[in-house]
Amino acid sequence: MSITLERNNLNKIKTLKVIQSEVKNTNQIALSVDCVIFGFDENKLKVLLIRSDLKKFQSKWSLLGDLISENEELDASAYRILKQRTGLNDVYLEQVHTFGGLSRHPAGRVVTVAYCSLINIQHHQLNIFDNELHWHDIDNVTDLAFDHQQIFDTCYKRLQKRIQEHPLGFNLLPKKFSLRELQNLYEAILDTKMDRRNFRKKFFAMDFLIDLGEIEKDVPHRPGKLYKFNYGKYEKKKKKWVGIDF
Amino acid sequence: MSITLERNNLNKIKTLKVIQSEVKNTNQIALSVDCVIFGFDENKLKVLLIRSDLKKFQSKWSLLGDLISENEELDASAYRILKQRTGLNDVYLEQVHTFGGLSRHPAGRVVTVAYCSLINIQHHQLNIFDNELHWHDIDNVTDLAFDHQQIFDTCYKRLQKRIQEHPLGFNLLPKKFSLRELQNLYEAILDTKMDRRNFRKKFFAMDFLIDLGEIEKDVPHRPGKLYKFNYGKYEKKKKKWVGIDF
DNA sequence: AAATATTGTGTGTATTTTACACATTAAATT
DNA sequence: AATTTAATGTGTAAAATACACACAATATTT
Repeated sequence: MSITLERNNLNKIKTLKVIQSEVKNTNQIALSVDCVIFGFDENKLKVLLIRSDLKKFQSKWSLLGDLISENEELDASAYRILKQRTGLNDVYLEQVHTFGGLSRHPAGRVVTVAYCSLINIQHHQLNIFDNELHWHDIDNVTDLAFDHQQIFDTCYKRLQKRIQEHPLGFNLLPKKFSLRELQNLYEAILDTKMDRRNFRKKFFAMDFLIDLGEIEKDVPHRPGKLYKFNYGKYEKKKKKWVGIDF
Repeated sequence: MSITLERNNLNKIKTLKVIQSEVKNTNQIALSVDCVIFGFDENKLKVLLIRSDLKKFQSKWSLLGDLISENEELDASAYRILKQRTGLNDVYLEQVHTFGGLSRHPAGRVVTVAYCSLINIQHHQLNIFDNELHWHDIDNVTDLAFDHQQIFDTCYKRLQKRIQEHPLGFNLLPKKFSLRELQNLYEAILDTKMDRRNFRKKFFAMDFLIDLGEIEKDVPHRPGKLYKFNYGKYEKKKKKWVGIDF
């Protein structure tokens, strides 16, 4: 739930308590989506947050979200938020978890479906119509409004897990990227350092990177080669699974 | 959504379409939980299903579920179903995915939160008050009612993934089990054959199995040793993560 | 006592992971 | 133009892990 909900739908929500008693026998519940939108810039993992304007959460930041409307698919609702806020259409989006704590929203019961989204922070236009929408460094994300800290933590952990097993990360990079950029991305997301030679060996061994025959521009040192990810080849050859390991 | 919903709440649901128009401005939606309850018996992975009594789904099987009530946590709702149907309290339960297809339920829009549950099929009492509740072999599960086939498939895939990375499987076995039983479980869930010696080596190397100093009874061959899983040790030593691999 | 069926164990090979150092290149500086 | 700087690009040896595979031991059944 986010400012969007708060602004666009606050009146509706405020009437929930009244209406809930009327519809109690139908067990109907307000449903929202909240999007944890990740970006990558200046070698840091970022998340897009908006300032809450609920008094209760004054000065706190919250995720982007909105109520799901009656005739809207869940994924469609998340895409709608993304489009509204970033102007982007084809973005990576994954449903992560549904949060239904009874008092997670002060205006009444709202169950929210959390989505994790990855966007290319360069290639988008933020619709900052209220000047309250900002990219935050991951490590500064604390004490969000509502239960959004929990939602954020869940989505961030999911991202850490999935980026190791699936080629998600490329959604955060420019279409053409250097291996250094790729490694910086992994190091930022996993919050770790990796050996450069072994990292390269790993990715070259996978054989999903296409050498574009181009090199970086405007770097103050020897420029690296540029690559793009070969999704077609990946889809054909991807691993079935690994083995027992815990 | 299941027979429970159908029977206990069908009348409520049938009024949804009317009421939805009244509460449209609140965007309220009916919410349910559906549980994919797995068991393991006779070396086969089983799932607990109930026969649908909706005319539309005559003779089809469906998952166990019910509407979430207004003041009920999501997990609590799933636990309620499990308790009702299996009599079991402390069971493995994991939220998997939320399904919100607009026409997934014939009576109106119902968004459902799917849970995956693992129970020890020996240690429970089925509340088969309607004789329509049965354990089905996994490989016979086709053409379920509603969108339950999709929900089942999603939960089964999730189980296959998670059993390789976490010690879930023991929830399906008796407290004391032989390595053969454990291997049979893995082979059933992953639908594969494994080398017996390497399987043993793997688990002994993890060092999470406690040798109980007992042996199997009533087997028509040399009895194997019995073990239990050392959850305490696992919690302390479990892997942080693995590495990039896709 | 023999036959049967399953448990329990070890070793060599292939593969994967890890640790680690030096030559190369382009830009910036002198 | 020569030097410095800062990053790219590459290879190899050791260690750890995964895999393939065969035979002796034990309890039950006949």
